[in-house]
Amino acid sequence: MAKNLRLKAARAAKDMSQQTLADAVGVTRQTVNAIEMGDYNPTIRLCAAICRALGKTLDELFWEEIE
Amino acid sequence: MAKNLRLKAARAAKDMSQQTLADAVGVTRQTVNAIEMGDYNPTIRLCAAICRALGKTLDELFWEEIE
DNA sequence: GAAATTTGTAAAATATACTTGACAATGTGA
DNA sequence: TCACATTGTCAAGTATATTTTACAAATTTC
Repeated sequence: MAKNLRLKAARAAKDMSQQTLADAVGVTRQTVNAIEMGDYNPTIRLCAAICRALGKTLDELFWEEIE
Repeated sequence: MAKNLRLKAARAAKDMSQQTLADAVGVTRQTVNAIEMGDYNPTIRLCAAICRALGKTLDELFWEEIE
């Protein structure tokens, strides 16, 4: 799987660390890191929570770069 | 969680049964049923596969009705 | 109105998302 | 140059997504 650079960029645009974003959505830093690195396949609720935290939609951050 | 009526409608619009859609995306009928009934929290890859099978995007089928 | 298909549901098993704790590498500010 | 925050990674554990088998109620089709 490819890295999620859109997520990384959206997080950078809000000046949030992986830890800060993780806290905001209620998961661990490792989980956020793994998603950015493309290591796995998060649940849609987590994706939606991340999108809300970053002011983006699912299509903007998660559509099509998967698979 | 609320039912996913947009998914049910999109499937109906393609005249697919839960079983047919499940086969198309490589999961069981029960999984598709549970998603439509709002019983749980699928992975984003599965959501994306369902969207592709139905000619919709993540935002169209899965944005915002969760939570 | 019987037969076949579709849907909703459930319990037990398996696969995998996510956590916890930890360590090294890099960058940053004092 | 030293403390500190950030990132990437790993191994072992826990929570939960998904499967398998199965059954009954609706719905469709003839």
